[in-house]
Amino acid sequence: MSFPPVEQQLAYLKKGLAELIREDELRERLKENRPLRVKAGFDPTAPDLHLGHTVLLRKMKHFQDLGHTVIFLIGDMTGLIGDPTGRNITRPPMTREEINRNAETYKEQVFRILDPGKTEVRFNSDWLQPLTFEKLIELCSKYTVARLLERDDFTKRFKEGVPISVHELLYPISQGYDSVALHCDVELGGTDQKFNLLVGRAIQKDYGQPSQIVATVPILEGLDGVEKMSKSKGNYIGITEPPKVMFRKIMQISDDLMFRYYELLTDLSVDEIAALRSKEPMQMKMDLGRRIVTDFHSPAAADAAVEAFNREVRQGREPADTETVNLPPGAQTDKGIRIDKLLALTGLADSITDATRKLKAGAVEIDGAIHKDLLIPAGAGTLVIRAGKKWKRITQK
RNA sequence: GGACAGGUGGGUGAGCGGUUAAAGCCAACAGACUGUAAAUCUGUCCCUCCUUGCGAGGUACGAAGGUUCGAAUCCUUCCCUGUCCA
Repeated sequence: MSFPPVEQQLAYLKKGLAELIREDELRERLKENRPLRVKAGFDPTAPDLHLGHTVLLRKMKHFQDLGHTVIFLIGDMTGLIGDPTGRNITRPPMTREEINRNAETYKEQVFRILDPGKTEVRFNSDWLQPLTFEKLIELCSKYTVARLLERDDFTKRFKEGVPISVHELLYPISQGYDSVALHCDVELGGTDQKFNLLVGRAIQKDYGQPSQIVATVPILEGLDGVEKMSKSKGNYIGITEPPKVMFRKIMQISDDLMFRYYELLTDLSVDEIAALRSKEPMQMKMDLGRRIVTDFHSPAAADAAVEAFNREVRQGREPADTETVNLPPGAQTDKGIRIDKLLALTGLADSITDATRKLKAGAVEIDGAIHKDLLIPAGAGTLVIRAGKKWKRITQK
């Protein structure tokens, strides 16, 4: 098997990394001229991947591009014991079926970026489940409480009196053990994973293995540009979202954030991105949107998304794919059509009350004219209705 | 086991017998502005009904009872969470 020259590989791999521990070790490993085993772990509870995850996935892909083996590790066991984020929600135990289903969903999404042929999908229950108590004690003896408490959030919580459960301490240890079980050369993760990744180095050493190289990628900010991208914060772009939605969300981000996204979500070089700063921001943002939609869908889908955006957002015209529905019987009275009910029944408003509010706010347009009255006379033909950003065509009999 | 503290609308978080459908903030939704945004400004932000009115009614402050003309606010029991001491 042949690989590109070591320095060339290094340069490719280093791009966009937040941190690499340690570079000289990676160089040595690459010189061995064999496929390196590169691990990244994922929680089994969140099968909906968003662009934040793809920063890491893209880096995994880079290793694959060079011929290395990527291990997509599903932390079904560590996921069960919960992640140490300070929440107190008791997680209902996941069944094997649920985990498998999530795993399938993962594969579906992940292989939009990764090469299935160069990816090992593994579950850490494979080796954590059969671990006897005796073995667990042995494992735990290899790390000290003091070192575990070095971790930032543990330190903080300890000082502030926020509880830390014992199993949370187990989390980094078991993650480190995963590296032992898989004989990892490299482990990838977000910068927030740095501590856990480093524990792996120590534990491997204790088991007589060479310590893995740790590479972290930056955490991607969400659409708000402040908090990290996460589904629960609602500031995310899911990689399975329709092209139109993806594109529109990209157009929503601030100009500053746009360059960050260019950096972390495209293969443009740092210099190329710097050159974009002098160009017209809106155009650059549209280009970014086009790139991202192309990555997860297709160039044709990207074109369509751009077109739809121009039409719907910039010109405020009706979408080309407006849904047509029949007039719901509940909206009809002997005096005419009740607009508030119509909006609620067709999903243009959350409730009748909400529909009334939208009417009063002047957010409702019927056949091209702002409409504030409650009733319109019944007639024949099709009504084109807009409530805020939503459109519907209503067919009357 | 003991001692405290606390559970309020999507999230925070005030209210601690009555102009309280419940302040403020955030999010969200509309509207204005704009180069898409951001920022800013304005309005809205439980549900239903209609005669669309600063309208009427119904739900709502962990749960269930109770006291009161009246309770998120007081009492009782229960459930849950956290801290401290053992």
